[in-house]
Amino acid sequence: MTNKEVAELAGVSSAAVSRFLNGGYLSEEKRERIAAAIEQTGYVPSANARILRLKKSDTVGIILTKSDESTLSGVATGLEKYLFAAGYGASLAYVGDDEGADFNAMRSMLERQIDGIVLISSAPVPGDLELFERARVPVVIVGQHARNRNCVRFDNFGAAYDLASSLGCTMESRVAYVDAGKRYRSFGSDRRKGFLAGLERAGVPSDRITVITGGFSVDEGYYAVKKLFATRNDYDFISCATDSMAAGAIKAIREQSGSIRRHKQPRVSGFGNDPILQAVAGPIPTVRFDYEECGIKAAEMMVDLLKGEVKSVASMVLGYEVVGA
Amino acid sequence: MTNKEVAELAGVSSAAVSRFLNGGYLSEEKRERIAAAIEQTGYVPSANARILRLKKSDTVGIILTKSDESTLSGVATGLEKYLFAAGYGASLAYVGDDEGADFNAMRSMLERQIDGIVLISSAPVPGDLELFERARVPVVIVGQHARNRNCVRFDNFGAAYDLASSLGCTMESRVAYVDAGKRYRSFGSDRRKGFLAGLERAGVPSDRITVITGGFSVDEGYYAVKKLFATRNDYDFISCATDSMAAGAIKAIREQSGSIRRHKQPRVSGFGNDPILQAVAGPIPTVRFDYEECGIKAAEMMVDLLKGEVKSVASMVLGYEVVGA
DNA sequence: TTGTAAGCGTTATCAG
DNA sequence: CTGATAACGCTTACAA
Repeated sequence: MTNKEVAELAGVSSAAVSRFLNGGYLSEEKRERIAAAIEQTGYVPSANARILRLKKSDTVGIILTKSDESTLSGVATGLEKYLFAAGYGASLAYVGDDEGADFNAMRSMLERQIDGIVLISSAPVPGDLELFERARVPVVIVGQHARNRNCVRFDNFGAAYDLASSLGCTMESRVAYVDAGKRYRSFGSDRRKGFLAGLERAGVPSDRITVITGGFSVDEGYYAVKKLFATRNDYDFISCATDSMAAGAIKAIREQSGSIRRHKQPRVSGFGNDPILQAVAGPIPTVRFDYEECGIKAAEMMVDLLKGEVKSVASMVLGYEVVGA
Repeated sequence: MTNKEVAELAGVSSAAVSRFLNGGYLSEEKRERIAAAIEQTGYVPSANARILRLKKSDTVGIILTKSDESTLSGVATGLEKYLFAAGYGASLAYVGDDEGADFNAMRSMLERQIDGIVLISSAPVPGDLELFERARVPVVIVGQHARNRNCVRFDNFGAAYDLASSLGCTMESRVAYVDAGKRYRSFGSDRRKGFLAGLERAGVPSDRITVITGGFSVDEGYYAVKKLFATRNDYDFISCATDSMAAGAIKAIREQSGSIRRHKQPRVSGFGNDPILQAVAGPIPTVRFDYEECGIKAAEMMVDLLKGEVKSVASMVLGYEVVGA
């Protein structure tokens, strides 16, 4: 079903149909005839033809790199909401961690003429973005810092610092930090550094601090803490880089308490304010980020870029809330 | 950057460039010249022009309706994996529960000429799908039963039945079931009916069974159980329609045990095998579904439909695993 | 207010 | 093997 066929049925020109759809000059009479014809035929205009003609799609591509689920859906929700309200569409691609999957996704978005692209939580391989540069397509990066690029992210360092400061550690405390690993900039090094800085501020001597590395999943947190206990088990605090890891830590602690009598239960803290963890284990200290707001800010930045209202590169850092401490 | 410009640079016709891209007859010499020109210019072909010409996009649209996060990402992962391997692309839209959002998403997919559409977990409004019928675009529904439509979903009834049967309830047990509500077919009535049937089989008399309704979130589960306790608090089992609700139930029970001395802690069960819940509260009885497999099956069904190898409507029901009971 | 026609970037046909 | 060309469905000068 095309423009032309509808036009024929309504006894008008295809230009009239186009005008009907896009709000141009049109007599009331033709307007009605066209509406009827569209209704009757179930005509759906071809976005591809329109995009081809206009050389823009009014759509922004969103690449979601596998990470914490709730993060993604929150950010995506905020992004879509704002974009839609601003008259843009969104096209998502969910990429796992297969080699090259994100590159493929980015490329296919470019082929479809998206007007801008938002990369969520992916640590972009340097060469990848060249694609967009050449095509003059604005890029916004969410959740990661990137030099000379537009990005919006959370203050992971600051949040971890505040969290550590507010745990109530003293000079006598023995503290373990379960790191998410080097692969993840924001979950990983930012939080670890902030946490250690916060401990220092709280006066915990460094020889009473143990850092151990896991991944960001429940199981990885569990095994990391198991390993931790193999050496000693008199920690006052076990702080984890994510709530999932904290859940794993809690499991490890429970098993530990079962087998050996212990004096102190270590206090566990996480990062992310997972509702299930908070309900079952809580309140435990953790950090809440407003993911939806993050999506909104990213969308705002993108829309400004698209409208050409901004030239300079912006790097926005969003706040946080320490809860349960 | 277009076909033609690349052709010019390489000193060939635009047809040759097209052949280069799609693997047609081409001398080795020109092949090299074209490759060089593409490399040099950073040319990216226009998918819109191709789709316009070919009248098909080799892409399937995936509508994700807001629900449990882990469900969505699992299904989406399976779907994309299979589709990609079969030579199709995927285009996702994440729709919240705003009025009409899903309709908009579906329509915009149609406008972009997707070849098929997969609806996840949405209870489609009857009229919505008419759009696709008229356009002769195959539809696969995931997570819901739909008459005369292709769908793949889990055996929620059977899973709830088995779960109830294996909890170890007796004629003397007092059991509460926290329902997710009528709005959700699969989470809601299917699980409730299965669970009640399972209890009957286990010999629990119906006057010892209480059904109460919440939503599917942690908070809703929490409030539902709070309300439950307002009347009586001597339940042996509190079974919830989702793991999130189970987390809320656990919180409610914890608060309850704090304020009033009780003889028996009710056993809580959930649905979904959430890793955090399982680590922190577990093992508690729950049901594991293989979401990724579900995505794969749906993709398989879609690809068969697309290839025209299947005419009849298929309704696939996937299995489950009861864990922790 | 309306219609005609050109052109967006591809690919397929067809003649060389 | 190769190149010219028409057509895909739409929007928008431009002319009426």
